[in-house]
Amino acid sequence: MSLLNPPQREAIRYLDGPLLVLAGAGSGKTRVITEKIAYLIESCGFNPRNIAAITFTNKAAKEMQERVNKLLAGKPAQGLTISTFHALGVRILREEAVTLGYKPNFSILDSSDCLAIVSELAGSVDKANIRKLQSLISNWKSALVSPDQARKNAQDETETLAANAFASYSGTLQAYQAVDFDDLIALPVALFENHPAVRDKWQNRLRYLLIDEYQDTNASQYRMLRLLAGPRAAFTAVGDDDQAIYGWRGADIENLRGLPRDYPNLKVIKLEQNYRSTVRILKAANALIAHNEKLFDKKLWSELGHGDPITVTVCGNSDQEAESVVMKLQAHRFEHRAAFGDYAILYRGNFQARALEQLLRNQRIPYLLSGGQSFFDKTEIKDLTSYLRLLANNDDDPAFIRAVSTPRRGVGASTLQALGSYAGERRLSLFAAAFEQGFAQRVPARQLAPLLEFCEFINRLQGRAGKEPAAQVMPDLLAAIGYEAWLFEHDEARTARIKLANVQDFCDWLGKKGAEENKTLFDLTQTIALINLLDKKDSEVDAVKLSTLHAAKGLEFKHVFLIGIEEGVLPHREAQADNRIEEERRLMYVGITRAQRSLHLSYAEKRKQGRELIACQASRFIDEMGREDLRFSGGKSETIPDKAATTDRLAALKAMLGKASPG
DNA sequence: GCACTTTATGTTTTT
DNA sequence: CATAAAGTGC
Repeated sequence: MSLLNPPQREAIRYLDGPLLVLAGAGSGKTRVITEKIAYLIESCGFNPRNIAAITFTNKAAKEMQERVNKLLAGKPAQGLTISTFHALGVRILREEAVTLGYKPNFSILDSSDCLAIVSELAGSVDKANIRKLQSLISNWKSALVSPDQARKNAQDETETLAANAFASYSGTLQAYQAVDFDDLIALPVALFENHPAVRDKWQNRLRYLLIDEYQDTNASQYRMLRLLAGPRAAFTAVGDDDQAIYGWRGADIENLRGLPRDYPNLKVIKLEQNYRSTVRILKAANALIAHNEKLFDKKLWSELGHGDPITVTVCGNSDQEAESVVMKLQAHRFEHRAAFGDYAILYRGNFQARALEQLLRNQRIPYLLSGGQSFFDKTEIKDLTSYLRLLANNDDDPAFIRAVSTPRRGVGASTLQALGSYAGERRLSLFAAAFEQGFAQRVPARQLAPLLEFCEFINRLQGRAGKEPAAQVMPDLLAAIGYEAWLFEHDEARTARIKLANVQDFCDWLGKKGAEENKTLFDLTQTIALINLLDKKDSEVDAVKLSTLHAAKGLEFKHVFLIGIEEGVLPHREAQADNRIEEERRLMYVGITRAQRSLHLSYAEKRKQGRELIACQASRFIDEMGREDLRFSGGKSETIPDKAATTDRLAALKAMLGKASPG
């Protein structure tokens, strides 16, 4: 590993007050954070449990943890916090739940759970607008706007409707003893503001804070940071305004601008040397981002040589684009004797991965898909987690409804409706209401019996879930509900087997995690909502990485393919209207700067949109990169082989590669 | 009233 | 292509 350059060293050593590090892409941002953690522990005598590093994704947290472990070889940093904002929020809330009127076993709802609640509350609103309501509510929460304030400030009908839904939504969550993702930040903020003693306790516990990707903080996260940092303001924030790509989620670049205002003694250090990419790639990235209005002036430079020209491939349609990318990748890999793991294919939307996946599978090219549907979003896993959630928190009505009806056990819509209205009148959870005499009088015995049987089953299991390890309870739970048989009854044998394997993976994960971290089933239930992928060390697997541009931030790859560089896709159609083009441009910038050695762009002249083919144009971003370093190929001038011919060529190429490089 | 089958429908990005 | 509402047998 190379030596630290002067600004990097300064950023690591500076401890006299709040510090902002403006770190361009590939300038060693993560390295500054990890080395600073090591410096604090080894040279400054900090206790690891007094240091917290905060990231935005679990992946980034994990990678940072690994790098810190390597730096502190031999001496594991006991109690060091490296987590996402949300995971830190959960930790605070679990400890302080009672002060806020929650029980420690509160449930965490994911966005689809919340969507279902909003849609129930706003019954008459049509489907397309429900999502708008949800995102309005979420934006208010992350801006720390109360339902009352939202109602007062509502600009139009939709906002009034959403503000009203917001009020009842908050009440509903409280009744369920549940929180959503935004609450994981907003509730600790409220806690710290209303209970100075609790705030002081946490300020004293987390004595030095390091924040990664600072440009992506929203108002509530910034407030949480300020409350945690307190008057001592011992923190290092690292960010790059050119990589702010979470505006749609409430991230506000004003937080970057506001930092010098809120902390007059703020020290600012810029990292401008890029250690990642070739000059050509960097030049294109700089040319592109120059079209945005700049907040801070930064000039990235590199000493890594010119490198290959950037290629731009024009394809007839999106299927041909996928084929061309896979073919080019194979040829490139052969020519450069590179490994599969040196390649990443990046795209704007998850749907673009489909065609690629199929092709890669056909070609037996190993690949890893990151982002997209989370493991814990799969129906079979959500079925099981609903049982776990209900075990941990009897008030979790959505979990109750899902668990009681999967598998079917003679409790149907009308019974649940009766239960729901009774529970509403008596202000009880569904679970508690089921045991009441008053409810028994309202429904016929043949409806009540299966319901009570289910509730008693949950009661019996609950005793065990608190005491026995997950690995012991889960198999019994599965057997008792007959889940395996139910899967094979409902799905084709092939899908049922896949689902069953996922269920098995899930149980193994619970067992492993429970044993490793000595956690009860209850503890594990709460972390599930926040975890995206099963633990797999991506870097250790020799496979092509498929990722959305958002999920690729913070990563780097030797060779990068950026696909779908079209008007309507990147920049996205929905982003054309407002001033959101700049964010799309930053997204493109993030994509370009992931590449170390080579960069390959492509776009299709026609793309399927819904049912029909739509004509597409090259993205404006291609021209903005400056044409002199781009090399174009394909397009109308070139004859495009039909699918069968392409497949033959792929087969021939594959045979050739097979002979050339066994294994 | 319950469970299962068909039909419509809809896609940005993530914690 | 996968999920979600409406429709049909029991």
